[in-house]
Amino acid sequence: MSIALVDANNFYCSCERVFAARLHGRPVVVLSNNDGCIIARSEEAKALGLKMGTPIFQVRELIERNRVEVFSSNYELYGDISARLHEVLHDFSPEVEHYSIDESFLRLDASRRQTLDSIGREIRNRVRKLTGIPVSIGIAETKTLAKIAGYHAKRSKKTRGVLDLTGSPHQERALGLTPVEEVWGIGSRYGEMLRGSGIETALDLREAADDWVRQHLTVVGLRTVHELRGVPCLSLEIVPATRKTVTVSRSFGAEVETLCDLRAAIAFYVSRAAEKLRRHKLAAGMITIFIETNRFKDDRPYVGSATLQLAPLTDATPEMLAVAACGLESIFRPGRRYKKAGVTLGELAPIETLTRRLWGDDENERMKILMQTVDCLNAKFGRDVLRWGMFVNQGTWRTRFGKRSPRYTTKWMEILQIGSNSRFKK
DNA sequence: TCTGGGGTCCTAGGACCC
DNA sequence: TCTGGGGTCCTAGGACCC
Repeated sequence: MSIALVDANNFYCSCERVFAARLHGRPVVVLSNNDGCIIARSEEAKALGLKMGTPIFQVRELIERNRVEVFSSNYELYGDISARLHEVLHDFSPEVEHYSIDESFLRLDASRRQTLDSIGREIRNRVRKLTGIPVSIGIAETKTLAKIAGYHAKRSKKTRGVLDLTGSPHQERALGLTPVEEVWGIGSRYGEMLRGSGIETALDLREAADDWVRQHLTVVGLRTVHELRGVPCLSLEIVPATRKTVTVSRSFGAEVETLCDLRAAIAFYVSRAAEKLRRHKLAAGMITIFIETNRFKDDRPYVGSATLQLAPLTDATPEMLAVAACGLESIFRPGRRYKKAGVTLGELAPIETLTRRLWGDDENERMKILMQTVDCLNAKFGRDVLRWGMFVNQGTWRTRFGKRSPRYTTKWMEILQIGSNSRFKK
C-alpha cells in the first residue's frame, strides 16, 4: 500500500496556458486580488528570479523588460479545472483526497501487472490528455514521504515527473537532499530553529530524538517525524471534514473612509459568506466583522473586530446583515482610512440537525424559500442578478481584476472562440 | 499610487468550579 | 516559613498549509 501525491505544476499558470497556446514557453505570472502580489509563476518566470508573494510594483521593470505575461487570478476557471482533474484521478483509485486546489493524495497498489511507477506515469499522461495540466507525482509509504517524493519528481529531470520511493534504496538519499524547511509541516520559523540545532535536511530530522522533537515542535512535529520514518500518522481524508468557519475578506481596491462605504463592503462579504454557507448546507451561530487600516502605511494601524451571536443559528442573508450592521457601527472609528474588511461565520452546524424554531415557523419557511430562490436565480442568470438592498455593487472598495482572462469553462459569454477576434485583449 | 485570501491545529495562561 | 489539586472552558498567539 502506498500513497501518491498528484501535484499540478504551477497550477494557475498552467490553467491560463490551457486556453492560450501563445503562452507556452513564455514567462507567465498570476496575481493575487487587486493585482497585488505574485501568487503563481511559470518555470520561465521563476528563472527570471520572480519570487512568490512579491508585490508586483516592486518588479514592474523586470516584468516589462522580459515581456512577462501577467494575469489577475481567475478562481472560477481554476476551480473548474481542479474539479475535472480530481475526477480523472477517481479512475485510478477509490480512495482520493482532494487536498487543495492543485494537490490530491490517492492510495495506490502495485499489481502483478503494473508497478507503482508505471501507474504513476499512466495517471500523469491521462491528466495531461484530459485536462491539459502537467502534474508531478510522488509515491511513498506516508503522505509526508509522498510529498518529498513529489518535491524531487518536480525538480529532477531524471524522474520525468514521477518518483516512487516506496521501500526504495533511494529513499535515504532523497531525504538527505531535501532541505528541512521543505518537509511538509516544517515552515520557515521551525526551519530556522532546526538549522540552529544542526538539523538541516529531512534525513537529519528523521533521526532526531522523539523527546526533543516533542518539546520543540509539539505533537504535530512528532507526527511528521514518524511519517518520515515510514509510520503513517496522517490518514487519507476522503470525506472532507466539516468546516468550522467560513471567511470572506478582501483588501479594498482603494482606501475608504465613510461608514457608508464600509457598510456596502461588509454587506457584500456577508452575502458571499452566506452563499458559501448554504452551499455547504450549514448554519452559523456566530459572526465576526473586522475592519483594518493599511498596515503598510499607517504608523498606528487600527484593527477593529466585533463578534456577535446569531441566535438562533441561521443561514439567511438578511438576518446576518442586520447583526453585521450593528457590529460594524461598534468598531467604526471616523477619520481613519480603511484598507481591508471581512466577515467570519463560526459555530457552524449542519442545517438538518437544527431543531425547528419554537415559533415563527411560517416566517422561517418563507425565509428558506426566499434564500433558495435567490441562490437559484443567481446560479442561473449570473451572480448578483439579485442582491440585498444594503450592498451596492460598485464603489472604490471593489476588488480590482484588471487582467483577468475569460472564464472559459463557466461563463457562456466568455467561452473560447476559435478564429474570431477574442474579446479578451492584453 | 501599488503589499492576497482562507483555512487548521496546538499551547499557555487565566477564570472558574468543586 | 510552608497558601491544594484537578478538571474544564475560553482566548490569544503562534505555528503551519495551499
